[in-house]
Amino acid sequence: MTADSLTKALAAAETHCVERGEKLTPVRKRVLELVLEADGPVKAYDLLEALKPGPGSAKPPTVYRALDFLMTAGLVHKVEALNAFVGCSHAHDDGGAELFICSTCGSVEERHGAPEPVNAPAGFMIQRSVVEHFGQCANCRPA
Amino acid sequence: MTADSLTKALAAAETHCVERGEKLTPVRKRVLELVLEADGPVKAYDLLEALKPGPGSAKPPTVYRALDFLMTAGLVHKVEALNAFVGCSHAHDDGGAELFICSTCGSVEERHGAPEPVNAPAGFMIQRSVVEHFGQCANCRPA
DNA sequence: GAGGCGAATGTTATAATATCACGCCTCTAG
DNA sequence: CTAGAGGCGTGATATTATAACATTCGCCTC
Repeated sequence: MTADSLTKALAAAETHCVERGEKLTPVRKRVLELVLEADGPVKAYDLLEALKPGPGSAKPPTVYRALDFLMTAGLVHKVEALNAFVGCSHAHDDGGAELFICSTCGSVEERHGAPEPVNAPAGFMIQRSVVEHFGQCANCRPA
Repeated sequence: MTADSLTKALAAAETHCVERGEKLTPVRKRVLELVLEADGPVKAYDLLEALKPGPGSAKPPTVYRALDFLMTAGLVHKVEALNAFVGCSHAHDDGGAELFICSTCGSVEERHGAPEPVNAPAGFMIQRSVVEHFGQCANCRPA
């Protein structure tokens, strides 16, 4: 992500939060910035490292609280199979995203509106879906 | 799962392993039994507790190695979003399963043959998919 | 049977991920 | 003012997972 589009994404995120009646505080904004800057999924403890130029500050709860907030706001997704997090420049309040993660270069593509599974057991009411596909993206795909 | 169908499932698992040229050793069999006995997803450290009636034995690597084996054999699936494991009485070598997990009663339904997502980015070659749906099963669904 | 190989397991330690509990600060409504 | 809520700092700890090395056992060969 370029510096320019990063700035725009942060501004959009701020707007998005305000519309929801929530605050994008400095800590939260900084975490979002770090996640968006990354090329691929980021680990919580890498964020933690990045957050502490100063000595004592930035303990685990700091980053986990920020990530919880950002996930609830739809600005960040957790990649469950990696215990890592990816940013989402175009915030969306619908819970579900479908992730395509390249195992080679680490890039993540996000899609929305995955069709309801036709296979669902009768009467099952889906509240939250985790859909993550791992493989090779077009660039990394072997010839 | 009834005691009877558990016995049958273990026998089937044994056959399945032999066909693959692998051994369902006592530790592996015991872990599979514990996973199948459980009503829902089981945590690795709960298995660990269950494995040690005796004193010293059963350290984390024991259960993780057994689980790795069983997952590779397709006898057990990991629920990534819960860091837990579910058994699969009908072994299948195709990697992918679609899981429907009831957040209320913990029951897990498994389906196969989820259609390839139509949304995949151009040229993306999927190697492994994680598909987990959380919600309420027909029994637990509020009226 | 002796020796050696490989797979599986035992054992010790530690890494990596995540949460709890408590207290302080700041803002704001009343 | 003051009381409550939200956000954050801080220390401790819980939970999940792996690394590294030693040991055992079956099997094959000589």
